Amino acid sequence: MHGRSDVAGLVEHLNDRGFIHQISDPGLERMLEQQRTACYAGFDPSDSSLHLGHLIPIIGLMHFQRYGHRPIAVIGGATGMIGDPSGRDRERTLMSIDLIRSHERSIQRQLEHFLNFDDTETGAIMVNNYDWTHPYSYLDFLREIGKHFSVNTMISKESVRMRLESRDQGISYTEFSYQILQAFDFHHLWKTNGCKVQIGGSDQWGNITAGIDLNRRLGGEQLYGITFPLLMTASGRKFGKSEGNAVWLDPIRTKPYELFQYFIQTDDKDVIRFLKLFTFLDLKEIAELEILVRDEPQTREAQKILASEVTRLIHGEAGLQTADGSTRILFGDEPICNYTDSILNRVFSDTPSGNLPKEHLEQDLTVVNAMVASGMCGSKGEARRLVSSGGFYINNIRETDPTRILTVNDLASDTIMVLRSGKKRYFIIRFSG
RNA sequence: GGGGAGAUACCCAAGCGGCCAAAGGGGGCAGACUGUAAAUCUGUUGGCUGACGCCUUCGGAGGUUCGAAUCCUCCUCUCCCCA
Repeated sequence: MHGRSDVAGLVEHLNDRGFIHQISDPGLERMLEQQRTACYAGFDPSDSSLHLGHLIPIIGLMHFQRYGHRPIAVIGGATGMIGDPSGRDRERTLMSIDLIRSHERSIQRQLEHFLNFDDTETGAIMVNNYDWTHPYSYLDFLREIGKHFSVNTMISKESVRMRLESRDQGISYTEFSYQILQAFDFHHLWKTNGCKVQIGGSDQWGNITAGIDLNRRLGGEQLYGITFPLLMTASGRKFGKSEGNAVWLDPIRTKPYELFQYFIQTDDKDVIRFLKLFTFLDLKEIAELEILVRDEPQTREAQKILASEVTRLIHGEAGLQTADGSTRILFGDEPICNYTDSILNRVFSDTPSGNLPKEHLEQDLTVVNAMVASGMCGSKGEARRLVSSGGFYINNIRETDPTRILTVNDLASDTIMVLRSGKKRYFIIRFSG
């Protein structure tokens, strides 16, 4: 616990750090200063891992906890069975129940380590909306909850309207009903945990306000919502994508090293904004870094701190150490030689690789053949082009002769050869005896 | 149901009998410059080959021709207009 409940101004704090896109009601600020409440964010089990996009609501919850409120992480076991139409231009395919349940377990494990689940008043709790949605019968739900929703309002929500206007996609009754379920969650959490705040991405606005309205109709208190801005990078790409793929929190799917790299490559124009969002550094410290970015951008101090902080937050100190160690080998500019297999295996554990019998090194393995065998190049022509353009390296030493015969002297360790294309695309070949 | 337009490589898009492995742009991959940045400039972007060259590719199946992405027939799909 970081006892910060004495510090007023959570909303102001969040706003200064760039978390706030919309607030449902200006009264939120005063309410949060006058009472302890709970704040929830929902996480859909649509995949077996959370990704960087989920980090914003997670850190949002952490800020609430630091300011003396109880964070509630809601696993969308029920809503995940239905499919949120928000931000989707087409109907989703329903996932099997088994798959949803298994996703729930894995994202639950991921969420556990970001929040304190102690027994205090600000201890986080994790719940699954399946638990309170599932017992309802269809008829009871329609009578007790559905009656409070006007279809006229429901079809005016952005997520639904977009799909109604799209001629060929449309929207199923199932997805249309989604907002009712999420609204019911908010009401339920208010009733059972006194939760008065929901946070989420900007696409969640309609769902959040649906919950606020429902609670009012059922005679409950005034509830509040905050949405976060949609994060874009300065170059106009969606934040959290690397080569089109999501950057995952799961260390198997995205290695700590790759996560570290993702952030170290942050654009100067983005790095300060991201430091505010993804780290807990004081704004004062961040302001100093901002000056450094302006005066000495080449040191990339801000990027290094951002990458370290986020890697530590997600993968812990040990994860940061391996990421940092790998970075030194990969970007140290030294030839890679005289290493042990075990060190290189760790550094390159997620690197695409190929296997070859060790005898090939005694025969006629050419540079070009090695490039194709490792999977680095799809054809010999492509391999030759790469070498002649000067973008190919073996063990970090530029290789210029595509026909050279490789020998054991070209190994970086007992059995591993490290190939590199351009500045940072690595491939390795393991030579098995 | 009637009428029209179209389907080309990762994407968009030119080509409309041989000079087409197919213009141009985007994207990708490299190089230079840099800070593992941005911008810019350069090269490259079907396969095999050291190279001549050969092989596969222009929605699908046939056909005409010495020769077809280009012409003909049928089929499949997409879009637009009118009912």
